[in-house]
Amino acid sequence: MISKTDHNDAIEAPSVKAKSKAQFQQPQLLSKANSQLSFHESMILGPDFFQVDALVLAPRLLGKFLRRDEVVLQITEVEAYRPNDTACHGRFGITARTAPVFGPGGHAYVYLCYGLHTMLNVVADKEGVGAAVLIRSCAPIRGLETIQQRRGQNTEKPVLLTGPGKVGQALGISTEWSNHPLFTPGGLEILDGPEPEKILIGPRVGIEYASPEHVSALWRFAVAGCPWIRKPSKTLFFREF
DNA sequence: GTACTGATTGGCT
DNA sequence: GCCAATCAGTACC
Repeated sequence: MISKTDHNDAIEAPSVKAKSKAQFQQPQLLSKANSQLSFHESMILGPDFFQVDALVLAPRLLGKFLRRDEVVLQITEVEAYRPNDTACHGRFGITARTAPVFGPGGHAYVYLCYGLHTMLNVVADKEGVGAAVLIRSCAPIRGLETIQQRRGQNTEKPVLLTGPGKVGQALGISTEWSNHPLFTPGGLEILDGPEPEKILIGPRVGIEYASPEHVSALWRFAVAGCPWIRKPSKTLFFREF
C-alpha cells in the first residue's frame, strides 16, 4: 500500500523512474540539486517495501528520502544488519532497547552510541526476524538552516552528513523516536526517490568485535560518485546491478 | 550491585 | 594518526 502524503504538492503519481538517473550534485551545487530532486513529488513507501531481507532492503533505500518536518535528506550510504549476525544488536535478543528491531519492518530503531550519538536504523523484514538497516550518510535536500542550527555549523560550511551520528543530529531525533513508524504521514517518513545509477559495496564499519565472516561481509552499500559517503572509500568497490 | 564497552565524532599533534 | 567525550546497555559477581 502506497499513500500520497505531501499536502502542499498533491500532484499525480510521479515518474520516479524517469528521474532515476538524476545526478547527485556536489556540495557547492546544493541549491541546484534542490530544484532537480523533486522529493515533494514522491510518495511515502508502504510497510511492504520494508518487510524484506535487510540485504535486499539496504540497497533499495539508497536514493530514498527521509523527511522530518522541513528537513529532507536523501539516503546515500547504508549498512545491513541481519538475524544471526554477530554484529547486529538483535544478537542480545529482545531487550528494552532492541525490541523495535524484532518488530515489523518499516519502523525506526534509534539508539545511543558512545553516549552521544543517536543512530537511525530502518527495521527490516517481518515481525520477529530481528533485522535492520543503519542509515550511515545522507545528502541534505531541504531545511539546510535547521540542519546547520542543529549541527552548530556556520552557514559558510557545506553540510556534510557523512556519518550516522550526523544524520541523527540533522534530523533532530532522540531514542524516543525508536519504534516510530516510517510509513505513516507526520513525524519521520521515508519517501520514494530515484534509484542511484551505480552502487558501491564494502564491509561494514566499526564492528571488529563480530565474528570474522560478519566483519568481512560486504553489507555496506553506498551511492557511487556521491560526495556524501563516509571515507575511506578505498574499502568500497563497484557492484553492477 | 559494579565494570566494561560501543554500528562515532571532532579536535589536536 | 591518536584520543577524549559520555552514558545506556549488557555481562558478570
